[in-house]
Amino acid sequence: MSNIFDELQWRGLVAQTTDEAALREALADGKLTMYVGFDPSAESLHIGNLVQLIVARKMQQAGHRVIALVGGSTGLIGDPKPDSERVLRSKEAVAEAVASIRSQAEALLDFTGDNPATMVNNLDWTEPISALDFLRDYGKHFRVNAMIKKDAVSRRLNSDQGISYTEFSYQILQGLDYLHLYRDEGVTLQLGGSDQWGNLLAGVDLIHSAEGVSVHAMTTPLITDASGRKYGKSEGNALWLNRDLMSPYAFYQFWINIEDAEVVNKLRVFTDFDQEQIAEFARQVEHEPFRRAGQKALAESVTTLVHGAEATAAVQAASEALFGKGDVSGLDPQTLADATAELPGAPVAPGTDIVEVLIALGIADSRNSARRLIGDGGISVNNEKVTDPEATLPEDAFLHDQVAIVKRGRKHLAAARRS
RNA sequence: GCCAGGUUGCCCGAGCGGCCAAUGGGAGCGGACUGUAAAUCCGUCGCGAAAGCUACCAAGGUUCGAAUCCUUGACCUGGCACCA
Repeated sequence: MSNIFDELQWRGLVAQTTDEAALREALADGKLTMYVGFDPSAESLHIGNLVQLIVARKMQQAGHRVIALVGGSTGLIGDPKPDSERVLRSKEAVAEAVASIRSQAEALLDFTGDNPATMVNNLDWTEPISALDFLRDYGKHFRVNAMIKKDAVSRRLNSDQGISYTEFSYQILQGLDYLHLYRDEGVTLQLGGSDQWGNLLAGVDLIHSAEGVSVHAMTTPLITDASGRKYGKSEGNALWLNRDLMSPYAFYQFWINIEDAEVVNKLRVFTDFDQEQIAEFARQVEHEPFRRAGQKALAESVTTLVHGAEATAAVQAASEALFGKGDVSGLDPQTLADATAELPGAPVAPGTDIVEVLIALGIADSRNSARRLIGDGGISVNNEKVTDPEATLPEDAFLHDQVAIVKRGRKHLAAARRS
């Protein structure tokens, strides 16, 4: 596929663009400089940001120049939500998030070589602007009439809560970034999530108004599961890129569990496999679904991208060992240690009540529910079903004297480490 | 500010003095089937082994007894008024 734009489109990575034909041409024509912004409101990037990073990555690989922007200043103000005003975050918290985002972006983009990506913080150019300059140099280009038409703003205006002047100004701040980067870095494309469309346009309009130039904006689609739900904190299925919030093991498990109906789409969006390879996976999913070749390739590829090859290999070995049909008690000490290293776990003393063990491991949240799970036949230790709720975890359950593998249901595992 | 209606477990939503830890649906969790898939069916779904305890926005009150009645407060929705 010759044109990067066509490839992105084929992969389902393009939601909206300002001028599709012009953008396709510009991308084919020569080296473009673009930027993607990341909001430091969360402690970590999540799957939605990952999609944007993947687009940026592909752009970089196609020879374009990529600037990753962290919203050090915009994060202090907050993008207006349709329903309620945000709580202002402390400067320290924002600074911390900035650092964390930076390290995560570094895993996907190449910051070295002859076409290095760069990282900027909008606080650097926003902070020095005085209130008067802000109003004179930027405010003049924004018409309130247009600003109040933005969906989130108008909904807030029509609500009892209203909207603060602070959040109302957000779009100016965000637009200002684009203008600054256009002037200083020659940026002519901004990437973002489809929910950011309005904010991207604010920048495009500002540049048009201030410089008389038409620049581009492009958004990536919202990623949802098969039933159309997005992955997010509120849905309880958030997918974090930071290993402290979601272990590489859990991350890998998420991808390996993708349902058949979705796996081909996910392969297109999240991996570098080309059309032929993906067609081959589609064939395998259809004819030999039980092999789960698509899921395995997807999990390996995405986990490597985010957590690196080493972590991925460890996690794969762990998954093989724990989900393979082999007897866990037959594992050699090293494999066992590697396999359980990634599992959530807790120290447990031999002879502890099994009910207590389940709670300590976070597998059950109350003694009642622990007993219930045992009664339902949902708990096993080292792949042997536990039937007696009064049982204790015996000395010999700790394989190689180290760890007992406790399972809830078929895929929820934890490690009881001997204390 | 005034008037009317509302606030029930993770979400939606019934209940309108005892039979209510509270109908039903969804989500979640477990089981069967399978492939660490989907769909389906079954079970479960406040804490406690149990006695019991804590719960129906909050605080008081009436009653032998309150999620259900009364008072006050907070918040939400609609109407009116103020500002205009």
